[in-house]
Amino acid sequence: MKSKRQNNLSAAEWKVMRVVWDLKKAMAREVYTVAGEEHGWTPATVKTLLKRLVDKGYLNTTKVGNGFVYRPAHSAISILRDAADTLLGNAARGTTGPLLAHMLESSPLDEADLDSLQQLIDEKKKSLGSDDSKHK
Amino acid sequence: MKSKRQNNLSAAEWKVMRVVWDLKKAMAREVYTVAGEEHGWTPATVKTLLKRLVDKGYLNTTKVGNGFVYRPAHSAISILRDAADTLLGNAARGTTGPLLAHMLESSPLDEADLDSLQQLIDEKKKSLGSDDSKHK
DNA sequence: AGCTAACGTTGACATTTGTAAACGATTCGG
DNA sequence: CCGAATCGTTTACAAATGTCAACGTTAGCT
Repeated sequence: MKSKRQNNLSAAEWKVMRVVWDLKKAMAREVYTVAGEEHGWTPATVKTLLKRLVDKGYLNTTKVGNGFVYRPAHSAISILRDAADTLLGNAARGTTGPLLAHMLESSPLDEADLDSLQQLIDEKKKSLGSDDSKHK
Repeated sequence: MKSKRQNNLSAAEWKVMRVVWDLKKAMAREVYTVAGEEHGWTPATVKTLLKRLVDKGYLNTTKVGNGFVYRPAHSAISILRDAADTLLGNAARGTTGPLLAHMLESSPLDEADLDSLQQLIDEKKKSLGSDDSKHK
């Protein structure tokens, strides 16, 4: 079961996390620079967000020099999955298919990605045929 | 281009919207009942959410009897797409494929949905092979 | 050893969100 | 035609969020 993560990421916190996930690990300076530049934030703002992320358990720290090295406490994909589940849970009847279609269209995917997706679709189709849980 | 919708839906507001989208249109009573039951909200809470949704422009109203009929101002899919774009925008490098895979796996899709997705994948594969468009 | 740049912590403040009661208007059953 | 059931609006209030400055600490250069 998924550990009920009650403290969800806010919009601003997501931006910071994306930076740290991309860098794998980062020092405050790097986050100030990248995230600050990207969103027009002052270092002060980024500091607050980093602190909140640590408090919420999304970032771990290791002391180095006068500061910390920040690193993600969870993989990006696991957090993304949770967010995706929430999104899917909000999808009204009949919108799931079109939603996935849109995402597929607007995503940059490589050959390998497309292959896995193809395979998943094939499997799903197969299990649709044998699956007698379809009541139309 | 996507009209910069500054007033995003909050978690609670999404729940209410999903109910109204599913019903196509609804009177306060119905929303109290369905959404209230689903989330343990009092009618008072649902009232507040409905009002905020009207103020934010997500719901339109038509006077009927002593109250309103509420109906979505935008299609569910268009709002979902915006949310999906936000999610994809937060996806760290290399996580987009796995993210889509997860969503595909955990979504209930019918034959038609799967067919459209399959086609999209085929097209994407084609354009990957021949057309090496690296433009923006 | 002393100074300074950089870091984390605290404090701040306006806005949004979650949750709900109180109040006033209005419609419908009788 | 009158009162009860509803509905929408107003008010409330704590917690979360977005943004940032001030302050105290410390590492690293000189």
